[in-house]
Amino acid sequence: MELRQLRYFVALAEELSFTRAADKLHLSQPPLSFQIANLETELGALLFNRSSRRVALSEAGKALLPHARAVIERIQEARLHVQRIATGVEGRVHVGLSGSHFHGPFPQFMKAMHIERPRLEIVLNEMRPADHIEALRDRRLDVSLSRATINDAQIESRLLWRDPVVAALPAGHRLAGRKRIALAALRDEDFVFLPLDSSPYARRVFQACVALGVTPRITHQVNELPAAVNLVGVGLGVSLIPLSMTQGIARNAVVTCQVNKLAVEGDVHALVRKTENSSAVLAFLQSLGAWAAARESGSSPG
Amino acid sequence: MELRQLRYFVALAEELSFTRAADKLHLSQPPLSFQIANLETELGALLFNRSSRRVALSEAGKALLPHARAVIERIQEARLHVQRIATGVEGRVHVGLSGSHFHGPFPQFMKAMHIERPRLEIVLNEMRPADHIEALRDRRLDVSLSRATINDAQIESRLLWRDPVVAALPAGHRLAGRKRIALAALRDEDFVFLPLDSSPYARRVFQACVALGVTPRITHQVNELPAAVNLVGVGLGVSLIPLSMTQGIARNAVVTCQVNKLAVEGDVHALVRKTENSSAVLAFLQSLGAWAAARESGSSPG
DNA sequence: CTTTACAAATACAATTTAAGTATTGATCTA
DNA sequence: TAGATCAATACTTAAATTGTATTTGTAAAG
Repeated sequence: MELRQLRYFVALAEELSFTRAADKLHLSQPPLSFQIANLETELGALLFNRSSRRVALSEAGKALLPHARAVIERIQEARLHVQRIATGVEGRVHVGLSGSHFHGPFPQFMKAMHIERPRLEIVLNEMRPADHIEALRDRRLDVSLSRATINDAQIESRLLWRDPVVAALPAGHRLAGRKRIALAALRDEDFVFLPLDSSPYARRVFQACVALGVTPRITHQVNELPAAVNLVGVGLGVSLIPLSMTQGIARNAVVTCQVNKLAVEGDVHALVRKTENSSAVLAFLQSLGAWAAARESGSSPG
Repeated sequence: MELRQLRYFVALAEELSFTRAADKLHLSQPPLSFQIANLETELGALLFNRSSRRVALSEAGKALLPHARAVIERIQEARLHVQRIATGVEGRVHVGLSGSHFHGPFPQFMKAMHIERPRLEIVLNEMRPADHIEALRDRRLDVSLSRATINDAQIESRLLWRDPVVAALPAGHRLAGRKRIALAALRDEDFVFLPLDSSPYARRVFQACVALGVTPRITHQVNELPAAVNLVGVGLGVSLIPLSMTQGIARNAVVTCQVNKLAVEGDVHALVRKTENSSAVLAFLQSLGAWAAARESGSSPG
């Protein structure tokens, strides 16, 4: 059985005339007769009662008709579904990120993305930044939001938005109110910070401090930057955080100031495989890139 | 899009190897590549990510797979459904009858028929016997249960079981207890009977009476024989009924006796179109004929 | 680093299948 | 009875599918 035969069958069932049905199918009449006869032979049942003048559906034909229509309709659905997937209208994107990104521009982008492509399913996967690369390679992730770039044969990074590293101090700290400080001024402070082994960002910040002759004494370790900000807020110590972290967290309890010469950034990058990305991922990246560029140039909210 | 392509697609999606899938399809590998490529072109989407060494479903392919499987399965269902219809395992038979047949052998046959072909749907249509022929011609009925035969180019009748006409008398009637009576003995009785214009059976019985020199005086008219029996039972008059009518109706209130020389029978016939019968109807008639024959020869209950 | 092995893609011929044209046969209408 | 109409048949033409042989590209092995 072939779809052609079902299409012909439905047309004939609707027209109840070989000549008219063939016409409707842009076909001459003999091939239609031929295909219907074929179908009948294969099924072992007459589908039409024809008296050389009048064509009517047989009981078997009546039974087949809804099946044939359903099949044809399902084919049409399949076609549309595949096309939605292929054009990235529909699909799933696995994004790896740390909790820190819920406090920067990213949530705003998520909202814009949802409005732009409501059928695109974005799965947000909170995981240790140190695990992102492997997850990207394994295809457990499609996109990683990271505060580090990477130089890799299979993975590329795209800068999304800048996020400078600043010192976070309790509101009542002796240095609170200063616009800029030297790192050395924090030499004897207690530091609240991330585990160095789970966060490339933390390692880079730590190295930058060491390079300036200061080895931060980490007395409290937390897994996420927002938690670090909160601990700073209750006076447990100081920290070095991306500026966007202060949006909405411990607003009155924490103050920030720039740190002179500290050669490290918390800029956010999208890390993606260079190949093997689905249309959904490509569409997502396209939107993300455009949205970030518009935001950086100041024409979009962030 | 053709079913061939979907079948090939499913095989390839299952094997994830062109060579093995082609093997499974009893096909050489190039045509499989060709058909898959065709399908991909038509859909405008790659269905497999192939790296000349490894074949994997793309997102579009993953989307198509359940549709393709559903279509193939539906085709299989359609095939089975058509075959059930064509072999009369399943189907619908419209049977025209009067209420009188619920008191003869027919209900027993219905039970046997249901056990033999449980998926056969028998629609019992109570209607005036006078309307059966037209309904058969119009295909509103497939089979008519009738107490008359017919001589017709398009409709044939098959004797099912015999049913002699007897006189029905109230239990206390002066003639009650007689085994046989002459029709003349009923000359002055009130008759409970059917309308002559709606029942060929009633006309034939009436004519048979007239032929014996007795014109029954019909004082009460009812549309169904069982009702007539009940009226006889309460003493409203006498009637001439098929013997099987007394099965279960007014058993103690009505007695029957044969009527000498009354040249009329209430034998039950199946009336059917000579052509244009569905497999379900043919199967039904086959069973009905066999059951009735077995019953008449005494080897089956009735 | 080259060679080998393997699997999919390509080229092309052979076959099968579908479509088209012309005609016949049957049935309904006038 | 003749004409018109429509499906079936016969036969030719065109298209699509398949098979064989070969190439190409990648992964594994030497």
